[in-house]
Amino acid sequence: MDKKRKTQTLSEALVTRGVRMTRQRKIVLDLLENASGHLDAAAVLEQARRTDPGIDRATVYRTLSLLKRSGLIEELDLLHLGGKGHYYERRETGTHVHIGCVGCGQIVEFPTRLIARLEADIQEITGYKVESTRVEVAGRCPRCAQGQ
Amino acid sequence: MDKKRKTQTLSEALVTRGVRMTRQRKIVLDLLENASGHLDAAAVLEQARRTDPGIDRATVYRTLSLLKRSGLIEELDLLHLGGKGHYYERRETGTHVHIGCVGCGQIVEFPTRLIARLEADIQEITGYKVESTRVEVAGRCPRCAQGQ
DNA sequence: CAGGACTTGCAACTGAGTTGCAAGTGGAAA
DNA sequence: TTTCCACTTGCAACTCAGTTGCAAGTCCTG
Repeated sequence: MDKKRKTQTLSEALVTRGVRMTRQRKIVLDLLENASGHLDAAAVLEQARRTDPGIDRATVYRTLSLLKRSGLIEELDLLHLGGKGHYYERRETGTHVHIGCVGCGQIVEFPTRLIARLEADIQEITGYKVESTRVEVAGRCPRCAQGQ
Repeated sequence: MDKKRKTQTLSEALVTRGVRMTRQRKIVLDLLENASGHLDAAAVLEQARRTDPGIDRATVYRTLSLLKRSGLIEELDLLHLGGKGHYYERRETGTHVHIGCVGCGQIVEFPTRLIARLEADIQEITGYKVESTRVEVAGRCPRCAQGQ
């Protein structure tokens, strides 16, 4: 339908919603846009400070919370394999699951159509209007499974 | 194969593993066994204190942590719809997903074979040995979806 | 380009969960 | 049955992610 929305940046998406674009927000949005891997709030803060050393913890948390409330990013805890904080990634519901290795802590993504199917099943059978789905799998990667 | 294991209580399972069974642990295990719905640590503490008012927060947390490490219970955050704590339930991996309504906060369970299939797919394609899977869905229940 | 609503940085706070330690206890061994 | 000690408990202090109130600063609409 709307092809634009898919390639819209986070900044664009927020401005469209009438959100004021500040220097600090731009920094956080840009780095989330280009992030490789899953960042927690501390990592976002650290990277943001490389661009603007004055940026505050509270601002980062407020920006993440704004994005979450706007449905633009997803909050994960990745089964607490790496501590008690949360991780963030651009929302792309129904497309992939996260697998964490309990041995080495590495996180990999696994794309699958089963999530979309699950969401359709839920909608059809329960009448719930699904907004987002989070799938987190704990296991042992081939290397860590080796040594039993 | 082993029919016994299915009907084993949490206490039995722990004793089998050589864990010392104290009065306090028994109380927590019994109430988790008979819990209806999903309990967070505070609720477990409160209910445990009805039996033994002297029981401490730390003991409850240590018992939950022991059960988690033993793979007997699952830790969920139910998408933080009800605060920042965690919820616990007996582990029954691959059988059902949790759906939380963003409107009224109610949590329902949805049994599905798709989880088992997903786990099989992951094992086959990635070589990961799956230990547990957590699926949490956010949506709107029919009633809350009504008023848009 | 002026004004006001919104945002920031700061610092103090919150609340879930953890930890060090002295006193208490389960249960194996005698 | 009694002994004994490694394990467990209660307590209190602590940690750490995340939040909040407020005064100063800033975006952007008119």
